[in-house]
Amino acid sequence: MADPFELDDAPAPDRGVPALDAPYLAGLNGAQRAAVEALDGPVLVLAGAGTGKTRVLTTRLVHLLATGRAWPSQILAVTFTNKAAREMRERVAARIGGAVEGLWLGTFHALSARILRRHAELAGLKASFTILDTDDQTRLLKQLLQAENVDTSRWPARQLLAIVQRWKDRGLAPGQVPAGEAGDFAGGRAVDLYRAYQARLIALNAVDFGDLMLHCLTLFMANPGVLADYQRQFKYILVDEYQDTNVAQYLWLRLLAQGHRNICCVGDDDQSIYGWRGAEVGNILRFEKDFPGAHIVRLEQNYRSTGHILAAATGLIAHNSGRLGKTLWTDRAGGHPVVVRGVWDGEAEARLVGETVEQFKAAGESLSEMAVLVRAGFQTREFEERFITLGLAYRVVGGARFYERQEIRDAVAYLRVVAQPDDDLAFERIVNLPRRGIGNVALQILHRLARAESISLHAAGARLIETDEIKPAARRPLAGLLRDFARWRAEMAATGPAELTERILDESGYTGMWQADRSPEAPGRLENLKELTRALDEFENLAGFLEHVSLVMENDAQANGDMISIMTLHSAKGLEFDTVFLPGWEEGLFPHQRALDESGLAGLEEERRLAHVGLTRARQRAIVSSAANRRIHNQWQSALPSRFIDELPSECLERTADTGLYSGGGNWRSGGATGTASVSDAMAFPYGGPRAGWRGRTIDIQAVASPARAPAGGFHVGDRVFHQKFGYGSIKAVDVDRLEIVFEKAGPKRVLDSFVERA
DNA sequence: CCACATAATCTTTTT
DNA sequence: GATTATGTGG
Repeated sequence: MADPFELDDAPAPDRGVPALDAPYLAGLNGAQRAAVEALDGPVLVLAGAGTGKTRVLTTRLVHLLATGRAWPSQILAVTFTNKAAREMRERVAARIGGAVEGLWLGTFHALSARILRRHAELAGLKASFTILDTDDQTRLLKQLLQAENVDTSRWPARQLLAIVQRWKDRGLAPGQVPAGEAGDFAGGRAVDLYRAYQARLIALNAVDFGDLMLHCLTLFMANPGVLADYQRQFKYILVDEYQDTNVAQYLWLRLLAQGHRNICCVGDDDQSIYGWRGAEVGNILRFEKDFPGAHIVRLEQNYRSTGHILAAATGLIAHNSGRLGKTLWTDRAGGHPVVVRGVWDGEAEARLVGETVEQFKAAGESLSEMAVLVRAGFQTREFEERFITLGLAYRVVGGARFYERQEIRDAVAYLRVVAQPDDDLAFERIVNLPRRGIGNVALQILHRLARAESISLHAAGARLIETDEIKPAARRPLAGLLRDFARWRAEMAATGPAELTERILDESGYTGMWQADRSPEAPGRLENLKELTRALDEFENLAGFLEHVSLVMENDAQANGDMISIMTLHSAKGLEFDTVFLPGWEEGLFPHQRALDESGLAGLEEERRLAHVGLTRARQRAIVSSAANRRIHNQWQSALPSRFIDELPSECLERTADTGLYSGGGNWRSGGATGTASVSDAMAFPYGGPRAGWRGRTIDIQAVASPARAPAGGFHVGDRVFHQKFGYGSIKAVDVDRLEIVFEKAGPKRVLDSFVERA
């Protein structure tokens, strides 16, 4: 990778182009143009949802380059997600007419990693440090807790991880944690454990996500010369989603901006939804104080949503206090009212959404212009199941990420050990995977020597195979494994990463392990491993790939085809769709009980902002629903409609509930008159209403509450059936609604009758 | 050392 | 209800 750092203090090109009529400025409204052209000094752009924020950011970047204000290497552009970074890069390239080399554009973490690698030794690290993921971190902390004789069932490692992460979010090293904040974890030992954890990380030559920011900060403060270099280099700083910055990121920005003071932050306090992750709305609220004389530009014209949708979103968010105050407006008055539906339970809700999607699809709408936005990950399941039975193509965005899958993490662990023999965590993960007879006993011996000599497990192993401390049964395979690693390492230079990986997985027996595995997931895992080697093809070397894996934990595959998206509200930020379904608007779920319990009013307001984000994703249609009953943890719970529903201005709503629901009050117009819970009345389709089977059907509360179904929907032992995931099989046993089926490919499985159909 | 059985936890959101 | 961690017996 060509590093533009050398361009450090080079004078900016001065082509003196008056940008007055530059073509890229055409079509911007007044506020947008002001935001683009205010190049000097601090600028805060308050950009409401759908007001062209991304456009302003990219145009500003283009403007900087086109007017010759700065070389690419003198611009620091920070985003939160890799997706946002990629998008900005592409959009700038499209405007400029070619990729821009040398821009410092990326996520906070990626940019910090880049700086940290350059000055690793100043942080006590080697430039080749590994970036740990949550899984590694938890395992490490768990080891630590056990070594300190802390009862891990009373004080789980995950909880400690959360505490440590919150400290890191605030830019606090172990020595800086305020005394009063020791907390009651393990009897107030949290800070000591934090210190021990940091020491372990350094010993492992590893950092976690929080460290990328934290080390960078401490490095800047301890080395003013280094900081000054960067301050001089970055003449212009652009920050996206400023409302989501945590304290560490804020400090990082403030340090870097102190040179030229040309910092432009774009954000929307009404879309701050990451408080739980340490984000500080306060950062945006006090921008003017931190950067005196800052220009404030408000983008308030919404180009995305219809009048009704925008009015609903604006009316809702008006219930929050402590806002910077923006009033979104649009010239696209009217449109469909926001539809609000009350249904009996989660299943009915999924049915309603499914039917509506089918209607839209029949009317010619594209599935990829629709999205189901849920509050919590577990809600996706009901919709997936419904879409499968309806045969609707869907995609779950976010969810189980590619690089978080077990088999991928295993394979990556092999690569990590090859690239970095001292990576103990990776070594431990695969030393006995596949089973090669190196069990716990042998591993304990390795650990003992490693600790005593302060060497890595890998090094300890190399010594121990020369002695007879380990039983031959374990020693032989260990020696073999170390020999393999040495060989792969030798091949690393001459072999492409994809080929090398294939060889490693093959020769280590890892591939064979899954080939021998008869479980239904095995073929998929092998497929994923192939996908991994395919992904590796794009990288020059292993190190580059490993960095990618650590920082870009995303699955960019399978994005084609006309599919409806299911995702959490959080991952929907920044996206837009013609039609948006917002299910699960119930007290307890949304606003989420835990947000209320843990953060009180602040938590409620963040939930409200989340609702606001959800509504403003919609261009044409928003369908909100709430279920009166929901099964959580296998227990039925009833819930009231979310208070957010009552906060929506009624004049832009069309609200009904199934007959018999919420009859006691509230402003529900019972759907009983027409007997329908569909949404089509409100949306005036050029086609008929919902199917007869659903129209006019009143849900029988008794029947739903006690699902004493007909035995297994008429399935019998010996029937041949089809399952969407497992394929064909035959029924072996029937137990009310559960079927025991031997699938031809997936083997024996216990499945609910509703999941299969007669073949 | 490994296979199997039981227990426990999960379900807020993610770089 | 499912996956995953832990424990027990072979």
